[in-house]
Amino acid sequence: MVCGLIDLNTVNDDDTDEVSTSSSSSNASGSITVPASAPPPVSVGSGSDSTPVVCCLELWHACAGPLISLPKKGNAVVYCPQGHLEQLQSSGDCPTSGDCNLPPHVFCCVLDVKLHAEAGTDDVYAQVSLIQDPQLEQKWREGGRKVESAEDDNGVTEKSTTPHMFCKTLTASDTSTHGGFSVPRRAAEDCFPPLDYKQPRPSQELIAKDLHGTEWKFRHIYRGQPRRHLLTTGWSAFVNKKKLVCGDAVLFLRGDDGVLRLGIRRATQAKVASSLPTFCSLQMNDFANVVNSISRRTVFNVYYNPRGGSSECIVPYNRFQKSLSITFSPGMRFKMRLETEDSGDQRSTGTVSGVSDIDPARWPGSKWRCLTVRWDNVEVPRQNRVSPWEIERLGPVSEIGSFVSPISKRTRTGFPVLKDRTTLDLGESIRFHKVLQGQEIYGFYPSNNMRNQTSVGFGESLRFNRVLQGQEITSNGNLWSQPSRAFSSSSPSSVLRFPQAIGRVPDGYPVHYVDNVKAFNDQSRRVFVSPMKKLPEEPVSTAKNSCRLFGFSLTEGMEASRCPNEDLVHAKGPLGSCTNERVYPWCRSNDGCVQGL
Amino acid sequence: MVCGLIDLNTVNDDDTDEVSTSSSSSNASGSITVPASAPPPVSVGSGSDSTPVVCCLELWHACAGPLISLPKKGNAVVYCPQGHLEQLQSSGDCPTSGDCNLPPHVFCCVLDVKLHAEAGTDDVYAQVSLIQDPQLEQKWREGGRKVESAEDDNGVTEKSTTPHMFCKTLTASDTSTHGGFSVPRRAAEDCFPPLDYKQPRPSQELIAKDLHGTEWKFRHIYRGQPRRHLLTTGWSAFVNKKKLVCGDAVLFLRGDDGVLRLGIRRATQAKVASSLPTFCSLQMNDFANVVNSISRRTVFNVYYNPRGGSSECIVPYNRFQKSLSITFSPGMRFKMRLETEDSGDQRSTGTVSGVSDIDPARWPGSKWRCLTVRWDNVEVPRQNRVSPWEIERLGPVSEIGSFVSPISKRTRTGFPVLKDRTTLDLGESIRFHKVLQGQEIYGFYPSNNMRNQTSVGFGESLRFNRVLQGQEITSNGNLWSQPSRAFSSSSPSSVLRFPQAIGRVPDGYPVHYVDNVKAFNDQSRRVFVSPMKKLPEEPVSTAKNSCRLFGFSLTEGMEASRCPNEDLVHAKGPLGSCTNERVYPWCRSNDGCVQGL
DNA sequence: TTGTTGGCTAGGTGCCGACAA
DNA sequence: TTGTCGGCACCTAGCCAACAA
Repeated sequence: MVCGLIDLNTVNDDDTDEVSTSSSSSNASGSITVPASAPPPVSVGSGSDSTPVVCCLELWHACAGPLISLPKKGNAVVYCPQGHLEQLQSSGDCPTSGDCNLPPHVFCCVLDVKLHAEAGTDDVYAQVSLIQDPQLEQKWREGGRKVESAEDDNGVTEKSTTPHMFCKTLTASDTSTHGGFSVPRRAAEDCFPPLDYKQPRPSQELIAKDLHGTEWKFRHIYRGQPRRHLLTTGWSAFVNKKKLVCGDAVLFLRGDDGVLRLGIRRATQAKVASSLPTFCSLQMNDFANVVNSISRRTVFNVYYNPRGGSSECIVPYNRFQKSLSITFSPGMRFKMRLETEDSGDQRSTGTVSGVSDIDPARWPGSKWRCLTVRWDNVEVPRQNRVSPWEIERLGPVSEIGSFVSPISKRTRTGFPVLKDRTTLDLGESIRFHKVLQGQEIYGFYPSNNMRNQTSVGFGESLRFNRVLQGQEITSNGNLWSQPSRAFSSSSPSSVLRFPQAIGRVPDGYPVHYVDNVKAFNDQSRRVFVSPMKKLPEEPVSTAKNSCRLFGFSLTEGMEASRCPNEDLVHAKGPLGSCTNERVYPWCRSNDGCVQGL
Repeated sequence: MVCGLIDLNTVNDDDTDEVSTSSSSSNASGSITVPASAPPPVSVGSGSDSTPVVCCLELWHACAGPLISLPKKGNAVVYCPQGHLEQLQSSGDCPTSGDCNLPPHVFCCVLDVKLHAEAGTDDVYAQVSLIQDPQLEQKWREGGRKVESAEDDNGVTEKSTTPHMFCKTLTASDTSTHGGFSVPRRAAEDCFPPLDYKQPRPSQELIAKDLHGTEWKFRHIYRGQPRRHLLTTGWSAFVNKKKLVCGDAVLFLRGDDGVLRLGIRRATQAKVASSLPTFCSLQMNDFANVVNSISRRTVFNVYYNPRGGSSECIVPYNRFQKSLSITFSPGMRFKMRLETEDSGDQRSTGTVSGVSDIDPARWPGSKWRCLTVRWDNVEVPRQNRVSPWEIERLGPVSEIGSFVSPISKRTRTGFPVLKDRTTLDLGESIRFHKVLQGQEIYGFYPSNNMRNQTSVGFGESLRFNRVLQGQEITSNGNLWSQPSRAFSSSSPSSVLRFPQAIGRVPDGYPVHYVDNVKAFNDQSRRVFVSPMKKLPEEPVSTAKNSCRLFGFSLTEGMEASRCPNEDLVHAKGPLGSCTNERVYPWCRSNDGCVQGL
């Protein structure tokens, strides 16, 4: 538990400030409980032990974000290889592994937890060393008794040191080449050494260490009218080296030892073209070892990516045991703990619509995502399958007929939907769901209706965050009109921090002005875009201050759906897939659509 | 055989223009001769087949240089795994492989030859697919008869198309950011489309494809007073992307199809920090496959690096057979074909001093480098071991007593040698050699005498070519006095195209002015440096136009030797090894010695 | 309190002919 | 014939306060 965090990114930060993770690391105290019946942990089934462990526990947790929940040394856990594999495969270019003949639930003891950061990206991850625990499995088979554990699922909040720390999402100004980094006043006063305010322009040199221990030097100056804290010299080099774009966040942390540290929390899990062995390849390579090690009953490693949700495949035993003591049935109401940081306090409630194995052939009897559910709040697309331990029962089972979708009935110009599906009776909803499941479609609205109506294309070279209403974007690297935030472009070789969105419009593609765009990325790389006016076809202008984003049409084979409450559109394009979830056209570059640089 | 090559880099280009290689590629004509007794070539023991084959045969050969000699499809060859492994180990960070239980000579048929270029560096290499040929081996065992072959060792010169082509070593101006590329007139007229010389400043856009098929655009203009051909816009981008430094060479080639192509021949085989699988790791990975494949009698691949000499481990069968029909004995005179491009027409003759297995334990009976030799011309340090097929007998065996070393007797100030060993009687020479062999020392002069006397340090960040007498080098990126050619510096992250040779002189190191330096690199990364005056110790000046190169002393444990004819010094430092041959101190960076930016 | 902008300057890039080897 | 240089125009990086949200 990291306290004292000033998070400047949330306004209604009721519990965003709360870091509700259990802190644990390789040097955490607590005796290691190796199951007596297990062989000595000699052979660790992973080749990544050479990666150095990060230097600062607090910094690691700060970078990982408030949602990370790591098991601890000695914990009894249940490992779901099915979930592990699913996440490995969803993370991109990993080859599909064949059958592995593992049980769906492997009862394990946590031997060690090591904190790492990727060299190229500074992405944090943890290496959890597990070993199969036959005693635990036997206990489960004997009736699923609870296990005595050092801490419970919602265990004791560990008091750790309270470092002075702040986290700021980088603005366009922060990441522009035009200037430095604007430090929030409270943050500067809290984390940086005091300045001599008697001077006209007090300044000092700051030295901060990143997760790898690398030192970065910054000039910290207090100037301007009104006065403010700025990091100038050295900041740009840091932004360039770390390939930061606006929307990413930096963290500064002053430890009790007085050492200043800084970390990164990227807006999207950057697919930085690091040719070093990446997290995924490392993991994939490791899954073969996992299979091997489990069959040999030796230690194996699972890599937690705190921002990718892979932690779900390791469940505390007691939570697993408790969740399966409930009988789930269709119609049961539940709530789930938030998964996204941005989602604030919205309703993460839903109704269980069915119980079934997700892959009866390969993983018979598996509890992994064995519940099909329907969410009350459809603005946030989510898996329509959850595992029992992810949810919490909400009161008694609701009657089938009493359920009313909270979706309101609205239709907007520019969004012609042939069939108005803003309300659904449950029967239809369930039928619809079944169809969707069969096709692996997760939307609420059939897609063909949307064809050729609304689109926006973000080339891959446009990494993006928030575009506000009325914003216009220029093709010039320096200018855009207000209000603008966080629009950036990058090419593989050099980071271009301002959009260069002028490009060729391929023949046959409609051209749009961006009128009212709201977008954000969440952990699942999902993007929502609000409606745009379609313009009459006209030649492309490259005039400054009138930039366009060039769309490509939604074509046959794409699915699209609309969220009436917010007039959000989300759609799936045929341009490739980056996760096992839906892929949005603007997640991928469309050759010739937006020409970077 | 590539004809029509204008090579602008050699003055006495008697045979440098002559490309004496046999041209062969995967799409070369000629039937594949798979030995009847061999199993079908299903499993190719290499994972690198995914690398695309380069697009242009002529360009590949032009980049490979005139010395490459590739086997052809269907050829009968002898593969020496010992030599292969030796070269793999010498190429740097490859782990030493254990015993592999292969015979020293594997009789093979060449199934395929594919031409490649490394993605990061454009370095060319060839992939030779071999399969063991029991019939050939039997033929050898039955008395070593010659084999009928499509072409002999000094086979027929294949007439290929004669592309218009030129090769130019890049000057400091060519690689500077200050301007473009100066195209030799004949070359421009021969290779580029004609310009309209009636215009005041005729220009055109050139598009050239590199080995990977990537297109590069250049503005070609004919301007200046006097008029000359220049490549301006686009050139700098090319230099940057390819990380070219002065001393490297570019090739332009206009094919019969009218397509302009361009290639690179680097001055030194750049250890560009490409984190992509490099040639070596690819090869090393492959050697395990080689061992496997040979034992399973399936196809295996050997990778030829034309500029690294690894081709020596595949010998045409007839050459192997012919060379072993001779009985070698100490005293026998021989000549060897040149290995270096720069070496011109010097004497590559020597005397056989012994015949013995180089590694009797692991490779008993191997002919690989089974001859110990002494070279007449000691200016060029060479392996003192050669394989029989590398050399050619020169007349009758010379009498022991009649041999006189061609080394003349000279001693220079600044090179005090305690014992004058400029002439050696053979008895002493042989004894000396034996000592040297035992210690794996290849020099002619005992080393301790040289200690603390003469030295020059080229940091690794100084990639170098020719420094002429009287040259002074500035620390300023733009200025140096003439005559200067090809001095460049680079750091891993960014290519600095001018030297930044100002640095700290570590305590205790003598400081030298560079007075008279002659140096060159050959394929073996050997460097020769002529004498320098030692200066009285004095503080380091960083004044422009008076740059110094900072030496480090020859210390205990280094071997050094002197070539009296040329006043060359070569020495071996303890700073690491990059080849299995001697390493010179200035090949390696000495921490703090020369501080590259 | 802090995000964005214009003003300003220093320095790098790159095109040109002059000059000289 | 061609390598290098000074001149110069242009662009970018980066520091500053002004202004406004």
